[in-house]
Amino acid sequence: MNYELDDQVGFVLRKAYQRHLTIFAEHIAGELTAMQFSTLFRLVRADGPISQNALGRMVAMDAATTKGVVSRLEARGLIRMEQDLVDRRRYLLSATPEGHALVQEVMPRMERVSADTLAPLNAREQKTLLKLLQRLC
Amino acid sequence: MNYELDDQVGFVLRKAYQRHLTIFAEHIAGELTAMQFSTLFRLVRADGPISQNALGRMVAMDAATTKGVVSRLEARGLIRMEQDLVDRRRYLLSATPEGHALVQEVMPRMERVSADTLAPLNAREQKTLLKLLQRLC
DNA sequence: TTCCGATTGAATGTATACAAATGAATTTAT
DNA sequence: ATAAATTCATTTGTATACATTCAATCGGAA
Repeated sequence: MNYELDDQVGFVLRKAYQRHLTIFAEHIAGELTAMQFSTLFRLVRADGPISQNALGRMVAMDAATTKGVVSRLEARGLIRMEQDLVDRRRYLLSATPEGHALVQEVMPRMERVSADTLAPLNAREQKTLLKLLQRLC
Repeated sequence: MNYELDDQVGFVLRKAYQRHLTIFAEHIAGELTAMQFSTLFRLVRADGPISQNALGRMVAMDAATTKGVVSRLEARGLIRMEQDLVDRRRYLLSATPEGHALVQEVMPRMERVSADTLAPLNAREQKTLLKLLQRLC
């Protein structure tokens, strides 16, 4: 059986994502983790407040993981939670002015992160990779 | 600024890997995690015993993570650790007969995992994706 | 209107993942 | 031969990630 670990999608996907996270950390330093950025970004871009679970789904996180990320963002004053008056199980989440400001400040560097991750490929290859990856989800 | 989360490599890489892990879990059930398989597989394929850190590097895990994975595999009797007589900092790791047997048993299903992950793409696209991903690492 | 199924958020337990610090052992450069 | 640098394994602390379980609540069917 000629099963080579380095030729398996899963193994290479993990290594590629790992490298991406390293590049992310280099650019964003200690301000935000990748998941914290994605979560905060979704909230900033949203037009209205969103429930915790709904936000998690928008970033592809399960409820338990979402809880942790949201708590840390809230503890840092980047997002605000308030009880939903209609459905009392829910919290309505929204980005604070500080949250908006941080996303604004970090935005330009985020494009560099994506560019650096894709740097080994030329423009056409980058587009191809993105399209193929999107079809895997 | 037209920054779309769903068009960023990092975000899509994560979702693709996430889906892969789901497929993995469906096929391999509670026997091994993806990282445990990779680690054990490397050990089974190796011709001689390997130090803990060296094994970690072969699977792209840092030392702290490796420690956890190795401990769990050892606790289950799938790998064996013995002091290196030459270099007394090291442990020499090797797969036990049980470890070899488990890899043997799981192997056929691993090919299905990779195939299922890549299922949305045709044969040529699969090759392309793999090549592009490998160049990102 | 009452009651049952589905949803929401929370909590717990296990498994990566990595940074940073530590102590012991080994290698290198002088 | 010895000081400096490196390597190895470990530990601690923080952050995902997901399965499972639970209580509260909602919404629709009877």
